[in-house]
Amino acid sequence: MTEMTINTSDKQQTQEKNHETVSTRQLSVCPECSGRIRYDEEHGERTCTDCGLVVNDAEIDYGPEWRSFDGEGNRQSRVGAPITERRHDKGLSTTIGWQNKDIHGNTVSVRKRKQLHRLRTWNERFSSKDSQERNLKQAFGELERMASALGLPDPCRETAAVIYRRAVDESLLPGRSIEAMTTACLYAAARKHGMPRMLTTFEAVSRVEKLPIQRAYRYLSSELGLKIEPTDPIQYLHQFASELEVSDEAEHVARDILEAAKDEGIHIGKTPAGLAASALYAAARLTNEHITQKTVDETVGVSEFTIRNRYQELLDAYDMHSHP
DNA sequence: ACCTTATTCTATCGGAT
DNA sequence: ATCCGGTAGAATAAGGT
Repeated sequence: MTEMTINTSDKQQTQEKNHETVSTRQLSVCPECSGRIRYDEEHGERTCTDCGLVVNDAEIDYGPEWRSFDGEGNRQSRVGAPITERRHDKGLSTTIGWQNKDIHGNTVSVRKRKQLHRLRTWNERFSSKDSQERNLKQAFGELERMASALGLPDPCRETAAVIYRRAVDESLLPGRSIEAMTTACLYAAARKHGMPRMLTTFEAVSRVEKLPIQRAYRYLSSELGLKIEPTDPIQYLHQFASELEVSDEAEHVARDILEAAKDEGIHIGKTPAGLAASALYAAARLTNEHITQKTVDETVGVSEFTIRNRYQELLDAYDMHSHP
């Protein structure tokens, strides 16, 4: 919510700045048919309500990518179209305006038809390029937002962006929501960097449900051939330990427990997060810190059922391993 | 895409600390 | 009174056809 408001205000500021320098941008009446010009927030375009003339496409280039995520307002990350791309678009939009003005002697209906035809051609040229760019900007904005919320570092974000770009290049997007795909990319990137977050955690910061995220991830994984190892429960350990506020000692014991479990092979087929949470519960018990199963359930989202069913056999494996 | 199997979850209860 | 452990049935994930 906050970011949305920041975003729009940034956009407006940029818009105002452009009004001062480029005269065609402040047109409120269509130069061709005198219809009203409407600003389309969603598409970032100024269009005539009567004839559909796109007065200014270049606006979109100042869109969602101008965001500051660190709260300081001075570290806006610029991801997306290179500058040359932007200039190119600007030039095009101006060209349309002048050409339309140059056509004079024709009757209105013929002129309009010609104009519409031309606009359609332009639009096609734009949309094939610009809609992709818009997608990327939207997507990267979302990536940043979610990564910040989850505390995922820059390299991880970049990996996510790279994966997303690949997905776009391979035309994996059509028919899928951008949000689901971006979330899936970040999920994959987080796992690849050995700092996984549970799917439910992603669901909490994403605007889509778990199922589409998961579907998108599956799709990505198979189509792009991302070779991502199954998550090692130990990777959840530190994350959970700090959320549960257990001692470093307990965390260390939990690590040993999980190592033992892996040697015994009792971890296969079990949810990594469940194992990590159970190991921490068991370790806390061994180090005489009491955390209840209910607490674990509430803080890391692994049910009491799973804790109960795992922790006992984890302890068995641990004992067996340390005293043979 | 559908079906099968193993795992986890929700809800619930009795017993223990 | 709260925590633990067990149970049944629903939901979900992953693998195979």
